[in-house]
Amino acid sequence: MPAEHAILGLLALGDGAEPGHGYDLARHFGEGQPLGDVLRLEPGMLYHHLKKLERNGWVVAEVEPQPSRPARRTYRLAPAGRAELTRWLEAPVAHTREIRLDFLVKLFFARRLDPARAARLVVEQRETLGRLAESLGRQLAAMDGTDDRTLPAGDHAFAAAVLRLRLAQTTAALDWLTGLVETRGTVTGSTT
Amino acid sequence: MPAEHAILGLLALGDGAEPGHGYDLARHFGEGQPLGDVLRLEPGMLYHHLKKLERNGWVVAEVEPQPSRPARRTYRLAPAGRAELTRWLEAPVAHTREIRLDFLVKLFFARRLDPARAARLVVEQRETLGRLAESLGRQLAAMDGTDDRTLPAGDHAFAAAVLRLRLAQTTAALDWLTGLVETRGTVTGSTT
DNA sequence: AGAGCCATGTAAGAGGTTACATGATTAG
DNA sequence: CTAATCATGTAACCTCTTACATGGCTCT
Repeated sequence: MPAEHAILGLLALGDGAEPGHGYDLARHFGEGQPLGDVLRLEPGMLYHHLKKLERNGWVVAEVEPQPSRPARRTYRLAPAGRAELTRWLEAPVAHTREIRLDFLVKLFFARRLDPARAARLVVEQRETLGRLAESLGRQLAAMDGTDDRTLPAGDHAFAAAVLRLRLAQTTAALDWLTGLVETRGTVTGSTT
Repeated sequence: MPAEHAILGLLALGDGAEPGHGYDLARHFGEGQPLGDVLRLEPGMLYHHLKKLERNGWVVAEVEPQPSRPARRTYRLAPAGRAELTRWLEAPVAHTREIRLDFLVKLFFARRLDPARAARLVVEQRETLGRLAESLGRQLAAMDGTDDRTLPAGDHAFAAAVLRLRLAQTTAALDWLTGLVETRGTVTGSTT
């Protein structure tokens, strides 16, 4: 669930300085914001997540009553929340389809919180997707060998097309990850 | 919603010959089946969709009571259901992320129901994604021009990386679509 | 005797979308 | 005068997941 970790991430970024109440966090998830262009979050869901994070003990709320307005609930990262954020930031995603959302959010926060960790994340993500690509390649090769004895004619061609698509998407993600490392430290934050 | 259209598609394939009750359809959505490897559907959801398709007037059920077993509900495509299936099969998907699920399901059924339509679908899908790729390319070019006046330093690099990823995924899908047409008519069903 | 097939579902819960409710203040 | 900003949520409604209930039949 990238949404809740993104909220933890925003609180970790502000840390003391930034307010950290719902309405304020909501701005980051609107269109035009770098984060909002990757992960859109409507107010309803945002408040829902904040309540859940509080139940989990990952954040603590401080309530400031205001005249003529709903009381403002300012959230702060709890130690358990910080630990969870770190754990999440260090884990690469397992599937190619998670690159578009989960991985981009991880990258966004890793870059700002700890550029060295961002560089490590990119490397590990490359290794994970690399293993996936190899596996897909092996399945494709095995398929070309069997040459239709288990499956009816068209099914074989279709199954092979599915594998080729997955491999193509994974390879594209791998190339993009490589580009991330190469275009200076601006993105990953490190020049290794 | 690809699941419901996949059910319509299965009923269209069987048409008269095949049974067309829930338990029977469920087999196609299990692992190892060409369709099941793209779209997994648990029995609970399958029966739910069948009820909904019936409420929509897209399928009609015929109930055959059986001794010592729950009555078997055999479904048949209604004219409205067939029209809806055709409409859906002819529409390419708008986003790259829908290629992995929605488009593959469309391709699966288009190939079997009407190979000529499958060929048209692939061509139109290429055009749609091609326009998307151009748009992404333009956005990227425009970004390189601005060179950080609206966004803080790192945000610019991040936003550019997001666009590059989307472009890479879209280009990979385009290449795959081109491959589909070229590897004989086996996949698209037409040798134009 | 026990496993698995047939054939239908329900129940409970997580996660998400869209729209609305409140009500004072500030900006155009 | 109208619209947007601030600040919180609720309500209704989908979708999906996981697990279970039923109960006879067939295969090993």
